[in-house]
Amino acid sequence: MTTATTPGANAAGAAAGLPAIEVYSTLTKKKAPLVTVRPGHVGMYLCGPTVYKPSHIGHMVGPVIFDTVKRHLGYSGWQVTWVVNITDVDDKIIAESAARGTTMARLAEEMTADYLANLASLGVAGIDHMPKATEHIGTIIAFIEGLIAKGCAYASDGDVYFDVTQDADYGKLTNRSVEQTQGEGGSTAERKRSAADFALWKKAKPGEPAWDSPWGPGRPGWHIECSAMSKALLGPHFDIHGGGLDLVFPHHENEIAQSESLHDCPMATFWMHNGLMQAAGGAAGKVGGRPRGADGTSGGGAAAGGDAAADVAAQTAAKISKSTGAEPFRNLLARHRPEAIRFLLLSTHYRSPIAFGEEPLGECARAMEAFERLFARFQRITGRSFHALPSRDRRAGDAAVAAAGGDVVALRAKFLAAMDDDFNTAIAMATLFDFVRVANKFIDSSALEKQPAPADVATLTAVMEVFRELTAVLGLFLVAPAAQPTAGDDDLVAKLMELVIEIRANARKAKDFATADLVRTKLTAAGILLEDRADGTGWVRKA
RNA sequence: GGCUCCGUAGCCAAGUGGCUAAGGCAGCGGAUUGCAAAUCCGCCAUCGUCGGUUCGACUCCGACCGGAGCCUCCA
Repeated sequence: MTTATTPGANAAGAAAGLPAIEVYSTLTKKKAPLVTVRPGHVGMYLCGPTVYKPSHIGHMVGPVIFDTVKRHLGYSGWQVTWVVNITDVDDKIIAESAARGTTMARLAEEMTADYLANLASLGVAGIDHMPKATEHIGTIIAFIEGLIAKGCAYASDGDVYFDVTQDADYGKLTNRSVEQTQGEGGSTAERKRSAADFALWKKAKPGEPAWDSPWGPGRPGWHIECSAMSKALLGPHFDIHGGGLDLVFPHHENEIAQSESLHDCPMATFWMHNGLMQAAGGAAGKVGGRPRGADGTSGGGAAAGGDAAADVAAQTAAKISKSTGAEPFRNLLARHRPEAIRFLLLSTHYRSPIAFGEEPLGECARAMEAFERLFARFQRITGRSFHALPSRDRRAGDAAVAAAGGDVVALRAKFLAAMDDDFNTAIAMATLFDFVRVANKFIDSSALEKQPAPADVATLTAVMEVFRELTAVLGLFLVAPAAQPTAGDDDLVAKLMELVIEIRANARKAKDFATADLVRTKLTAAGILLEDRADGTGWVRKA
């Protein structure tokens, strides 16, 4: 295969000789060819976390998905700049730090470190910039001044608000009108001209962290940092803006309002939103979706008639969030390999909700073992480590692809077509399973484990090189599984096992199966599995 | 009440206006094995319900039922 470029591809992509890639946008509700602001370059911004508590699994979804997006685009020839912001100034951080008796800065630093460690464990490696709100206060203030100068915002008693009535197409992302929007309530409500106006700058209360501004001491509102920092790092119009589906309103709607009012150009060409984590198995305690006005504002008669229905809903899946008491991600890592978590995140289409729990994770771990058994087979046959194979990072084909045979070439094409179609990792993953089957079948049919013919070894190596290339696009199987925890007795155990296996082999040769089976049964009970293969007996620890 | 999305085999989960409706887990049958394990082969769905559009729909439209998200902080 030389190239997967489709004739009639989008102008920018085709001009640069790049494959055509379709991307879905929440704004248009359909897929469109990836045409970029600068040909061959992709600017991508993902809304990162507010760092006030340890991150949970929900915070990992976006980064893993967009890391995969970047891997695929980079592999396909684009140059990608990926920005993930850190919100390190916010009411919640202030409240939490006060409760802990520490400072906002210290808490934010601690939680940012936790977040970064979690990302690293999942193989999220492609983030180019991680701007912090507190490091861009000047940028933010300048942005707000620009909005005021254009008549899109107004100062009010130390606060600054965005005036939604000045934005003709406010609500276009989520198809809602200003009247349908309630906006922040509480004490700020009386300082706003309309309910749907939202804060760009918040006046500091006594004792709160504050920065000087033309409107007095205060701090940025929630949405403004993303508008200001994305402009600073990616420009007023960039290519992909991502985030969780729960951020579409109000966060992204308001980002669009701010940025497009100031710049008079689209903020982002594509708005990509990932589905939210659901707790699998209905174990999560759902707080409950409340009907409009059920918060004691109105007497709430007719509208809130679904108490029984709410009880039923509590038995089914519910979004994982702070309200469901999601456990810190690092606790999860104590029970599960991070690779299995990434595997699970990518096995569902990114826009769908993902059922998360012990069962699905266990299933992924088991599925990964089938892949790793193939890697071990490959290593026994060729003496080469799958993980040390060269990983081609460009999708232009080469001799190794053709040398792997027709089945592999076809699977590779299917994989790439799936990824080109709005990053369909679910189908891409399916082809990986097909891949394992093709490789195992080849090993079986050519008796590679008994008497390896050089030509067959070369073919198998070519097959595995393609496999390595594709798994790298997904960020899977990047490193060898962690060594078994054997408490430093590896050498001794290996020698003893060698002896035991030899004795058992002699017993089998003498048709003394009672002894042979006794050995195997006892070892199994001790957590060691024996496998009698064509090329000898192997063993593996199984906790 | 408003705005989105979803409902595919026992479970998870892709996908399409008409060819055999991906893949995984579980299950069943077979090959292989002394027996296992691993591996391979085969089997296992008419696509929530009811209407409509169409030569033809699981895929388009409508209604209904069920579920999720957002409308207030949330990845």
